[in-house]
Amino acid sequence: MENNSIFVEKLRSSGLRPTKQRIKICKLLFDRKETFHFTINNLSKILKKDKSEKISLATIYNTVHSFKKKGYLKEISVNQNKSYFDTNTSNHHHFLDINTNELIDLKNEDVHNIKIKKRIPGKKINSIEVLVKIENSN
Amino acid sequence: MENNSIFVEKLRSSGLRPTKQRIKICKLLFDRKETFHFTINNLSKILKKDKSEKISLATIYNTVHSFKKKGYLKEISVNQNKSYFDTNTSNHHHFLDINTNELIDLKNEDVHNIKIKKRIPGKKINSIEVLVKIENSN
DNA sequence: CACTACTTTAGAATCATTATAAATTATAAA
DNA sequence: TTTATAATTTATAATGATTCTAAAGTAGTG
Repeated sequence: MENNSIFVEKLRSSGLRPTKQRIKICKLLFDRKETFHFTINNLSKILKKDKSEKISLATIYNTVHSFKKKGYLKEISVNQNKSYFDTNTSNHHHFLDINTNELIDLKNEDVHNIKIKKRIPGKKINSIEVLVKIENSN
Repeated sequence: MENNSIFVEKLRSSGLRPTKQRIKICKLLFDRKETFHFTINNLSKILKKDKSEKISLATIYNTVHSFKKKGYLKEISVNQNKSYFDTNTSNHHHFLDINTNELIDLKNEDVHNIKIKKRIPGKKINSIEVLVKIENSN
């Protein structure tokens, strides 16, 4: 038996039934040391490699969105018409490599001292997101 | 005769023929004091109000993209599947009101002291974009 | 085991955007 | 001014990502 019990528990305690599709996606997304940045398209391609158990595209969308709703994934705003998701849901920022379209985590403490001096009356700050676009330096 | 000569000149000097569609869009976008944030959908709706001269949706896309390519518009990355454009092409940041989806300019000097401590080998910084999400403070 | 609510699924529908190819227009040369 | 041609506009089709739908399947409870 594989070590799925953690994911099964996590899913159950989140009010999500531990289906085999969700467990498989959990393992793919969260059973790794580094944080993982992906688009639905990426994820879909990886899942397609296992031809023994196909997961429908609709399920991939459903699963990713429910994981996001439960706070296990963060959606990243990038200047494209693709949604990027990040398994690191903590408060942090990103590099975007504009040559490869790759996202790279930037720890909160790697961005020094952000202070927003302007305020909008009747509004409070929900989050501050920094996107540092990088390119080849040749 | 209206005061289109500035736009005609600007277009011509950019290598774009001053068609009546481009001039009309120029006036709408650039003949104002405040910077203007819009989506193609916004722009399309405004242009539709003048029923005497319809501009095709394809032309709106073409025009906005050529203006962007010439550096007269800046595309803003927002956590949606819509492209926002900004007539302020200078280096600056944004508030995004997550209740209304409205974008508000944030002057460069209103964001204090951004320093990125991490570097990626072989890469140089192209731009730094700060998006401050705000919400109702009740 | 049976029931119910949740989940998955394939395919259709939608929405924004881009491509296409024919008609129109701006420009420069005759 | 007319002509030639290259750029532009246009309606429509095509695409691609995402969401919707409704039927079939599955997990959890009693």
